[in-house]
Amino acid sequence: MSDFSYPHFRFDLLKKDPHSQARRGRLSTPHGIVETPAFIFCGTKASVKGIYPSQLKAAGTQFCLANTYHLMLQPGADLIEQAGGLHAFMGWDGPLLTDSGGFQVFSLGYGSVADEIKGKRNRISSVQKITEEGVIFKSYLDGSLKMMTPEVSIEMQQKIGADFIVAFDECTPYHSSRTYTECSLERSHRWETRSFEAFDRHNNGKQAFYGIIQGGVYADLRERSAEYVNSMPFFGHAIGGTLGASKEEMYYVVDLARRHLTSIRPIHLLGIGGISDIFEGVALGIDTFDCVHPTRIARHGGALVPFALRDHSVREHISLKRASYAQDFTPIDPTCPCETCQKFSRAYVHYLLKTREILAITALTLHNVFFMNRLMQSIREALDTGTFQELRKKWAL
RNA sequence: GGAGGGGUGGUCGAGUGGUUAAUGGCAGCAGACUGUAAAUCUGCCGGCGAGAGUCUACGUAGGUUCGAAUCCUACCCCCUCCA
Repeated sequence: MSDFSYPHFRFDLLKKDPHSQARRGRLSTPHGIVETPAFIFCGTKASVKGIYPSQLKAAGTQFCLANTYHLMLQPGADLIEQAGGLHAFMGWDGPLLTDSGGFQVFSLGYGSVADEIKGKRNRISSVQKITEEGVIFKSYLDGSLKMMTPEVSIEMQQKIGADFIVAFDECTPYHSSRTYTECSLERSHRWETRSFEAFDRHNNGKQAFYGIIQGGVYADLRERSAEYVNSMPFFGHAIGGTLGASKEEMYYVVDLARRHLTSIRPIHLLGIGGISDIFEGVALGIDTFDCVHPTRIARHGGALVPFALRDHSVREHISLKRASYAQDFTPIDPTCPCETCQKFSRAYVHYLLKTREILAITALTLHNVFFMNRLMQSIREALDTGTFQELRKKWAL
């Protein structure tokens, strides 16, 4: 396996920031180039909610992601294969990644994962059983029992046909004991090995494989996991699992995980996308990020804005549902080239939100996509020109 | 002129003798959202008070009652139908 190669993929490191681990890179795929650091937009169910692929592209988006868990349940991997693959099915011809579904199987199961890593909603456990073979879980659509294994996840991801696919792993909750985390980590490694073997059996050369580093908040386990993934012929690595309970802990864990990973492969940080988190992540050497946050807060009435336009000491967005915007006829961000900022006032977007016009969702999603892409663009330019630290300070709280 | 229906907190609208400062929705305020079961969820929402509490409240004015937004009387508005 050590001589495994990805002839249609490349990752080139172009420049390194002398004052941090930040790096400027370029990811080449069969569906185009991704300049890194980059943000990957979540189109979990084969759609970035609320906007067209053409709008995504026009907003400067390089890369999107979908989720194996959702797609295998509906419409099914076979149907996507029949459609000619995910790119054709969803009308996005740029680079795509599918997540393995591991996170969903566990986060939708252990309410605690969802509670601790993500929101605080109580969910009914859907995980029925975890065995060496895989996970038996209950479909959220019809309650039927499903078996998710490394082989199933990879088979689905090969049928779905994204450029990048991800190994099936177990995502442990924050409060997992060290003993459980270690046990889970070893099992995840065995699952990742099986994932890779399944991938290798039907590899058509058009997909590149990401391995996930686990280990929770435990330094030695992160190191052990890094040694494992480094030893496997993965194209890139994704940092997964719990990242702690606070921002400080998250940066600590990311640093822990990152420092032991080989520097020649692209590193993805799963599920992180706050503005300050991106600056910290880039500084720690992360190449790509994905997160539902920009598009989700858009649907909840939030517009990401530059530091100077914030109306709240810590919040990275403004809430246009507030009545205080009812008569604000200025754009969300006068420097933003998106159609929302060019044509619509805050007052109009506020009105669209209050009347629950669906255009509000499109308008804010489009803006936030532009915002994230412009942010990443500015980070890349800063890395190119050696001014990353200055830019980082400009955005610091 | 006759018959009927109705006036409830910012608003719409429940309640029809006592756990009622008064269900709900909306608006308002605050918070959350980070590998998307999320165009979602949570809290507050008459005044004063940190709080126990207290004051003012269901068109207006009286009355019945231990007790009324709820029953009675008069009056003032609004709506529908008939002439």
